[in-house]
Amino acid sequence: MTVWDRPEPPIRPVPLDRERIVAAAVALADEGGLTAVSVRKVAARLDAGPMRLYGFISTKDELFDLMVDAVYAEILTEERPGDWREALHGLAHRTRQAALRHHWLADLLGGRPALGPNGLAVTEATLAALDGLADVDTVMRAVETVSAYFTGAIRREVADLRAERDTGLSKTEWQRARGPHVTRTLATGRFPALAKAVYEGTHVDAETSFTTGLDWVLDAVAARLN
Amino acid sequence: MTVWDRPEPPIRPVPLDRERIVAAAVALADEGGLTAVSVRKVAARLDAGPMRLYGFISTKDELFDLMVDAVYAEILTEERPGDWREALHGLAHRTRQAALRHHWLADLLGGRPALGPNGLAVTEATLAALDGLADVDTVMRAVETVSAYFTGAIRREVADLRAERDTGLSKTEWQRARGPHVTRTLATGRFPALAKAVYEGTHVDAETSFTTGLDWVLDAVAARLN
DNA sequence: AGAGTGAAAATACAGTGTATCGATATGAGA
DNA sequence: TCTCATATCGATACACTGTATTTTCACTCT
Repeated sequence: MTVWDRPEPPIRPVPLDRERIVAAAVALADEGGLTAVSVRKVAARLDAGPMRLYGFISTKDELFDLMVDAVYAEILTEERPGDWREALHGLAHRTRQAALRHHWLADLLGGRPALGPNGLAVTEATLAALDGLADVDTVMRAVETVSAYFTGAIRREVADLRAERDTGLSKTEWQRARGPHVTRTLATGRFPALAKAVYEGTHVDAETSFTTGLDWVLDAVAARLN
Repeated sequence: MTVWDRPEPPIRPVPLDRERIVAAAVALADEGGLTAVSVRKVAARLDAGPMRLYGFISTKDELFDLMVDAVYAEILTEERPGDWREALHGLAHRTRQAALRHHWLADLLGGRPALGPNGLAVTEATLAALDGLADVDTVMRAVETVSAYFTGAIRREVADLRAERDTGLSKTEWQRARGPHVTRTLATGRFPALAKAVYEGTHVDAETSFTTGLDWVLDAVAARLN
């Protein structure tokens, strides 16, 4: 009974779980954006047939949900914040950093309720940091308001980054970054206030812009908590 | 030479322009969401071949840009606001109303820089309302911050509306609206702060929630302008 | 009347999400 | 150890997508 007589054992299909699937999907999205994530491509990366994935998810949107929740794991932090302000500040900045690592997150942020374990854990941690500082409703409103701010801000920032990237390697200057179109439009004189803002405004980098707005909002929250 | 001898005059193709195209696209999106907008379906609605549209747009994303700008026309207003606060308040609420009329707007808001004529006009009007109340940079920051807030808030509101709609006709109660999943998760006791918020919080309708957060942010802006 | 030109239509291609169904490997029971 | 039931995987299929390319054709100008 030589080796050649015995048949090779059948190639068992690659074992799969949601974690591996989501990791593959995230990798694809990081490389080529959300549009690069297709069921076929994710499956191919795992040496599996496309339909295999539908044992773990029942729709592509669910895959996106899993991806978002995976990123919430990055946003989650062990160390407990010193106070509520630090908690909200940290949450905002960690979310922003996550979005800068995973641009596609900007497309998904706020698009669906984050009900995954990590998403809920983040919400829990945030609410816990504000617990007792005001009645539940006020706390709720505070978290919602801050979250709304930074999702909106992150979305715009990533949108601008993409626009810059797409219009070639145009640097941070607004005027030429947006290509000739804005410049020409402004030259018409129909948008004086906008022109003034563009030409007289000093360019601030995205991070300070983000932080400035965030601090304003946090001040507003502070006024209601105390 | 009877009528039958003479050939029918050739059917001239339907005249087209961007306005008609965008109107058709908006109608489709209003009925079935953004995914219902396909080049073929838009064209079909105009009795034209799909490729016809590519004379007016060069990519589907551009069609979306046009759609967004069309909605900005709804957001634009003739009457000049009494003061800056009214201007920002009005902008936020008109944008929200537009998004409630066109849910798909939430998917697009903030996704790309709004460089269309109406988008620019809205920005212009907003900046004009704040002009002179502070240095250009502060004004810029104010508009950005408020815009970030309401885009984020609108996105979440529409996301919640959809989630409610999709989980059947479950009413406004959080707990059962989110289906058994959240209820079960909360029952585990791992999310005490969240549970407290859900069970002890009084349900506020979306509009007051929106307005409350907005007022906070506007207060924050006021503190920097004066 | 014929040639040239522009636009519209048809065709084509490579991809998409997902339903369905036949093959097959695995574990249970005899 | 053999057989059968069951669950799982892969292949196939379908309807549809955005867009490039090719073909057709009505009209204008010489």
